[in-house]
Amino acid sequence: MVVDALTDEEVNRIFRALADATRRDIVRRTLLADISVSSLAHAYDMSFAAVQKHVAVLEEARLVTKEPRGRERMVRGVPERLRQAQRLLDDLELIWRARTDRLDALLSESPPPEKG
Amino acid sequence: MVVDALTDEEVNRIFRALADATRRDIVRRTLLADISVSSLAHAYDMSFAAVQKHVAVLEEARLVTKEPRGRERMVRGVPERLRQAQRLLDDLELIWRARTDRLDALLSESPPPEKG
DNA sequence: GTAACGTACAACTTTATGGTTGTAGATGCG
DNA sequence: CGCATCTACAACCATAAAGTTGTACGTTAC
Repeated sequence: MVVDALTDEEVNRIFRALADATRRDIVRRTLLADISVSSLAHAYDMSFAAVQKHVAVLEEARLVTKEPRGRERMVRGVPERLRQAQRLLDDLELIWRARTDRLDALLSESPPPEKG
Repeated sequence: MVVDALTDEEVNRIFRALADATRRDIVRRTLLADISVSSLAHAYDMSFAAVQKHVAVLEEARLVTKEPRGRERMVRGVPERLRQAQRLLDDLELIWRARTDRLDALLSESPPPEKG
């Protein structure tokens, strides 16, 4: 059952967000534990604003969420979104498998049971 | 056993390549069957050169390969590369699972067997 | 209250992306 | 051969991405 079909634009954002090593690292850290934007920023050799932007990209892709906690914003990874991304790759692989299955059928013992 | 660890740059290219609807469609088609660049180009409302560029991006990400066949270049999807991408997402999900497992352990019957 | 901290946001620069057109080189066909 | 097809590649344009600095504002701590 399809819970929520992703639009092309959403898929674009998800993969685009994952196409950067810093952002992938942020996803890793925020899956491990909630962490504030400033704590994240300390981990990388770039400005606070740059890290802030990376978090924003991840947030637009819904790969992380931000939750206010005092003066900080705690960032949290969203595993559901990762699973959605996996499904997209699964779907592609299924296409491949269908092709090989078709080929296997052709090469197997019996000729096609019906023909034109 | 790790067959071939991907560099950050390779991972970037893979996800970047997948972050475009046209390119994802090209991957689908080339997983289904080998198809020439010009045949691909007919399928989209853009110039041949544009499609050529998309194929080049996918080729640099090693998501497809090109094989000369007469005057055509047959494009073929590379399912192994998709599986590598899946593994990357799997690894991230594992991090999440480790976190929940830790939490489950804390919340389960017995208190931690050792403490500070 | 004031100072320090954490964040938000705007402006700007540089580089990459996604598209175009145009030209030229191979290959296949009549 | 001569022509159409398929591809490669360069040049160009518009827009987006990734980084910077600077400013402003809410929250916490003293």
